[in-house]
Amino acid sequence: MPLELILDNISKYIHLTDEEESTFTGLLQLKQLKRKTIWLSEGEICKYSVFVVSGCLRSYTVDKNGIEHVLDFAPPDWWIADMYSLITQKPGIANIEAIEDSELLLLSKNSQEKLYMTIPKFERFFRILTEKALAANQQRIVDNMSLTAEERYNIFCKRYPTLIDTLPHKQIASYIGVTPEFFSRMRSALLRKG
Amino acid sequence: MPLELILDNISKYIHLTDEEESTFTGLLQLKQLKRKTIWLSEGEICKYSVFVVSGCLRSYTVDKNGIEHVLDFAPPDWWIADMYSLITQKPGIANIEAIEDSELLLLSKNSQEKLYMTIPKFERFFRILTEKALAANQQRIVDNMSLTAEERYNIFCKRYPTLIDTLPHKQIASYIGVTPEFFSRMRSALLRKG
DNA sequence: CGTCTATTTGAATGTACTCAAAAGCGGTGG
DNA sequence: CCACCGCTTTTGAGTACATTCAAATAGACG
Repeated sequence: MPLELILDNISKYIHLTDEEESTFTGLLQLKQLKRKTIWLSEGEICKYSVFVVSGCLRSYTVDKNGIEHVLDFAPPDWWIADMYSLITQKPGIANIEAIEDSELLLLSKNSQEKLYMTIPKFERFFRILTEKALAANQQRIVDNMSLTAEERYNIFCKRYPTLIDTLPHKQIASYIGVTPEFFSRMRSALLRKG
Repeated sequence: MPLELILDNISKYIHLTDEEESTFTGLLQLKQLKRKTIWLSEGEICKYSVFVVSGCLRSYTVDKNGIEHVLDFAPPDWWIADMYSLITQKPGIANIEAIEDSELLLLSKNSQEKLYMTIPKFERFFRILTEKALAANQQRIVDNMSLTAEERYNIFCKRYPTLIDTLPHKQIASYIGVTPEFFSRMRSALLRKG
């Protein structure tokens, strides 16, 4: 069932033969993570691409005032990593944490390189993931400069429809870039309208 | 002289033989751009990596209220492109414009692919450029969420030391994400201090 | 049940924006 | 060479969006 999910995810972008599928799945490691476990800390080198089977992870940074800023959430069927650190193999700026008990499939940097050698189609797959990350980042920069908190909240809801009800409001506030207090007021204003 | 500049730029990351250098330079096109000329418009497909020899370009988006947001400046010795569109060859969201009379060296997407075939070292070079773009975007998201306009201005000054005096304030304001009016007040407050 | 964290509410404040108008500055044509 | 035009920059006054700090309330979990 975990393997089914990841193979489905990949088949959206490339087609694999049965043999290629088993080569791929042979490189994966299954990993359980308890809620609140830190998977990657700021300053560490990111060694894995992580695919979320169940649960949910988040990546975030901590600013000089100790305030956390959520970069990304990863509900089931999403990939997560500190892309910069993963690509460069240099220390990264992000922390990654399980916000629920989670089940992950790990693909190490080494295995990923092997995959490129044996099944070049995977170059395409991971290139597409990188492109999507880059495009999302670009868009977010523009959104943060041109939209109100309310509009950014709407974008959040479209991007993570499954998370709206399960996630602590605090985390959503941190993602869209406002304080929990302001987020609370904003929501009650929205409810009064529609 | 233009070729010297771009070869120096590349030699920071990879070493080329004389023969490789001439293969590379043979793929470049020289291009003059008059001030205020649009080089790439939103919705177009980005077909070139652009290296700035002299002058200066900027990339920006226009939001739904018609307000421009500067994504990046490219003074001499910098590369510029709509990275997302260049990589995917899909329509992009950025505009790129010459803000001074400029002299460019163009490397078409096709030539870039050829380069990868004949001189694989260039894979490394352009991978590093992409990584830097990704890292810069990630950092900017965090900066926009956690820093004041004044702190973002300081970062701008470090990133583009040569542009502080030559660029219209308007453009700097747009890059750091404030109105020209607020930027003006901010600067006069800074002068009063030190 | 008690404790710890998340959420809400209130009041005061701050940061940045809008709109309007004046002043400065640079290029162009007469 | 200067006058004018258009664009940038500054200044002022009023306002909006979002924050801070404090305190009360509500939920979740052992």
